[in-house]
Amino acid sequence: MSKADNTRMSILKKALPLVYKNGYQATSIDDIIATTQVTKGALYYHFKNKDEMGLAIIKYVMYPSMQNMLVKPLLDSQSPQKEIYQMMEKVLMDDNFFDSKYGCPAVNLIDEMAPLNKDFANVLTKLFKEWKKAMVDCLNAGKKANTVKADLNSEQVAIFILSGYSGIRNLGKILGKSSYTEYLKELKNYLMTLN
Amino acid sequence: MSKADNTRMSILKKALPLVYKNGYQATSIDDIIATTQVTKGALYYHFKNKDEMGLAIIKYVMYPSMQNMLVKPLLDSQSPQKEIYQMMEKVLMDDNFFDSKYGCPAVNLIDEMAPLNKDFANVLTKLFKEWKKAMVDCLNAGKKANTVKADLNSEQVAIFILSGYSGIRNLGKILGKSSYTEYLKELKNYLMTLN
DNA sequence: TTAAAAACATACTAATTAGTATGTTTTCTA
DNA sequence: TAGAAAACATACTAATTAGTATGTTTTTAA
Repeated sequence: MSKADNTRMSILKKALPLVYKNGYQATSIDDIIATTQVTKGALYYHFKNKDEMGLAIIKYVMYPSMQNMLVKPLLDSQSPQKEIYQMMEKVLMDDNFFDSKYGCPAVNLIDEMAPLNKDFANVLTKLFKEWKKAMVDCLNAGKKANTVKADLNSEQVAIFILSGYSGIRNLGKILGKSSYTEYLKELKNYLMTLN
Repeated sequence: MSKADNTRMSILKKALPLVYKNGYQATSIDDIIATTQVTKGALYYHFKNKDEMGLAIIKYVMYPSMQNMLVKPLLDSQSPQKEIYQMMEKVLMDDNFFDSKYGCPAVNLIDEMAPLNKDFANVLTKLFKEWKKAMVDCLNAGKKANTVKADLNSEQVAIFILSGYSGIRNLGKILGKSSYTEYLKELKNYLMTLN
C-alpha cells in the first residue's frame, strides 16, 4: 500500500469512531483533521468533499468488517438457529468496538442519512441487503437440511430478525447493555419456534 | 388556553415535522421561525434555548400522541396477541403523520440524541418505559386470562417486540413500507407462539 | 383607563461550518 | 539526478449557526 493509500485509509479508520459517537453531520471536518492529524489540504486532496469521505468510510471500513462479523458466520450453514444466534450474540456482546450507548454505526447512518441523501441510502441499502441475503440463504439451507420448517417464509423471517437487531441497537442506547441480554434470550426462544 | 400558550403549542406542533424529517440538530432555529411564522424574539421568549424547545416537543406533543397510539390500546387487555398486533398494525400502516422514509420521531430522537444529551435520554427513556410497562401489563393480564403461556417472561417478550418496532422503523427507511408488511406477518407468527 | 408586565419584533454578534486558493514538500520516473 | 506530478500545508472565505440586546406592541389588572 502506497503512502498516499495509507493516509487515505488512516483518515477513514480514525474518522469512523467520531462519526459513530457523534453522528455524521455533527462530526465536522475540523474534528476529523484534529484527530487524524492530517491537514485540511491533505484531506481534501483525498476526498473531494465530506460526503465522499463519509461514503468511503462505509464502503472501505464498515463494509468489510460487516462481512466478517455478520455475513460470513451465516455461510455454509447447517443449523440456522445456531448460526444466527451465535452471530448475533457475538456482535452484540463480544465486540470491543461497539458500545451500547452508541449503538451500531450502520444502523445509526441509516437513521440519520438515508432520508437525507440518496448516495448514503444506496450504499447502506446494499450493505443490509447483503446481510439479509446471507440470512435468507442460511434459512433456506436449513430447510434442505430439515433443521427449520419447510414452510417458513425465509424473507419474512429475515426481515423480522434484522428488525430485532436494528431495534435493540436503538433501544440499547437508552436501556443499556442489559437489554441486549434480554433481547438475546427471547431471540433464542423465537428461533426455536422455527423448526 | 391563553394566546401565549397558543403560540407556544403552535411552535411545538409545527417544529415537530421539521425535526422528524431533518433530524433535531439539522433543524435550525431559523428553519423553525420560517415555518412557524414566529419571530426569533417570540421563540426565545417561550423557550430559553433550542434544547428546551426540543424537550418540550417530546413532552407536550410526542408524549400525548404516543400514549394514545401505543399505550391506550394495550390497557384492559384480554388477548395480548390481538391487542399488540392491532396496535402495531395501526401505527405502522394507518397513521398519516408517519412516513416510512422518515421512520418514527421517537426512535429517531433516541438514535440521534440519547448518546449526546442526558436530558433527551431521560425523557425518551421515560417515554419508552411507559410503553414497555403497558406491554408487560398487557402480557401479564393475558397470563391470568390464560391467553398466553403462564411461563413466559413478559419483560423479555416486551423488549423483543419493542426492538422489532424500533428496528422496522429503521429498516423501513431503506426498504420502504413494504418491509412493514413483511414484518407484521412475521410478528403475527411470533405472537402466536406465545400461547 | 392607565400603568405595569407579558408577549413579540428586529438587528445584531461571535463562533463554527464546509470548502478553496495558493502555496511547499515529497515521491516517482525517465 | 532532474523535473514533473503527486501529496500535503496554511491561510483564507462566505454561509450558517445559536443566541442576545434592545427595542415595540399587546394584554392584564387595579
